[in-house]
Amino acid sequence: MSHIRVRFAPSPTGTLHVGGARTALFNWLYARSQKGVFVLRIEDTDQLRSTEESHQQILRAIRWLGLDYDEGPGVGGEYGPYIQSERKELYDDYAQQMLDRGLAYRCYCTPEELEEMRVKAIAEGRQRICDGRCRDLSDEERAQREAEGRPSVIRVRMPEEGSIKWTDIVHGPMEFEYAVLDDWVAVKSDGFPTYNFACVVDDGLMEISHVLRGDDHISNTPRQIHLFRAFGFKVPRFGHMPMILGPDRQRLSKRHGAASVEEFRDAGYLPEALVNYLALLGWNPGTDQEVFEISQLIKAFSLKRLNNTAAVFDVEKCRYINAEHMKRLTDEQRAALTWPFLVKAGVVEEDDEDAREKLARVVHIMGARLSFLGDAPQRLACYFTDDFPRLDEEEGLLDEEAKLRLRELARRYEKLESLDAASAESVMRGLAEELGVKLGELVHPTRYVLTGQKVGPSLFDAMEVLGKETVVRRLGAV
RNA sequence: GGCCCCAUCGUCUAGUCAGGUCAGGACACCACCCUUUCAAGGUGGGUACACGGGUUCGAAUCCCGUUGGGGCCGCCA
Repeated sequence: MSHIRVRFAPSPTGTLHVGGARTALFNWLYARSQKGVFVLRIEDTDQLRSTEESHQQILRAIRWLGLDYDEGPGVGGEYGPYIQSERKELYDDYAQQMLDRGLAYRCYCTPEELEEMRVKAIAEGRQRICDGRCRDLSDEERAQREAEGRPSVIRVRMPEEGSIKWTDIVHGPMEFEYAVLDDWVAVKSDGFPTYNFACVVDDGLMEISHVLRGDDHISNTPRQIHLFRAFGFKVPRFGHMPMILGPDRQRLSKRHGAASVEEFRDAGYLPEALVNYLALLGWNPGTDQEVFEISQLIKAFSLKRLNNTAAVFDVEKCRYINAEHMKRLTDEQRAALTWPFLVKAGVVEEDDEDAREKLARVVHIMGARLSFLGDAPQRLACYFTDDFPRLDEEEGLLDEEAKLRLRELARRYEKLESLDAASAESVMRGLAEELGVKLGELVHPTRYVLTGQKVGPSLFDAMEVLGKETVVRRLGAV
């Protein structure tokens, strides 16, 4: 084990979005590639918005992606607990320490006072909103406010001069003037720590060596570094990764369609494909390789190759990567993964063993055409039920002449001892020759009648899977 | 508004740190080949260094500015 310790620290206030998933992934890849430790920590200090449901959903999504964690909820570890709401005494201790050492102070300002300060600061073009008016209250003044029962927060006393610097793993040298950093709230009036405070206490105590997170945290970093130092913690290395955007170059959200990991799962993406695609957003291996097994990703991963440009999530490319991963599956795997989608769509019954066996054959003849599990119900229904979608309104394929031919074809197939791909083809070729038409004249109307589609596997393979009875019935009914 | 980040094909990106091969790859797109269709596969094609200055024999690459996009400015994280 190296001394590398990284963490993913989601807040259970919603589903795991692809941006968060990518952050988790890069932390995980770094840990795995460096033989380090990947910690999962739940940041539920927002009493109002955190929910157990969302907590579980995030865990589920992480598990689905295959990002196993070494320490965290459910698996334990030496640095627990890993849920912030269970670490309150720790924060209380550090808050008291700050108070005792004069690093922080109780502030009794009301929201109205704060709003006034904000307006004033903006009008004067100052960065610091809080003017620090509660910084040096005397014991009497403080006692009086307490006696009045006024709620208070604990604010961190920030220096007014100088600056905080760090070398960001993805952005290089960074510097913030203290003049733009005001006294910020570390403990809320409900007694719970704020993100910036809890985060430092936890990262410090958990001995996190590298903090890899989104770009949107850059401006939190100087405040956090200030505290790491004040507490005597080793300051971790920071790496701020670029955002993931929607096609309109706005932060990716539900507005852009699927944005949460579980939506991708339900839509029919393979977890390894989503992981692969996400890895390519903000990172590249420096070679032309784009399709990766997870193990290859771990091998190729390097923080040095993270880039710093926001990336637009491209659904087309994601689907391409998904198709590439589908190709690498065996027929058995494809069938097993497809089955639940067919069940859910009502195409087959859960306990229909015949259908299950048939699916193996269907999947086999589909081959690489089945590049997305989400397409399965619509495209495979014709093999399991007569009530299948006929999306292509290509009735033009079925003029009276064509129907006559198909009915003749049905008669000939009916006479067959059994129908397999070879006999299906020779019969059709024979009829085409007799009629003096091209094979395609028969193939296309037949495929449409049999499958409701203009595209699909080799028609003769499809007929073999469909079986003589079904083929004859559907062709005879035109 | 203040502070901060970013800028190569429509999209993801290589190339930028140590200036010098027709700016490379992939997705998407188009054409052709293969083929009973489609997908896959193969071949080929078009499309980019945001703009303006500067440094230099030479700039996508270094510097400055402009423009554009994004982030943060919460008792959210």
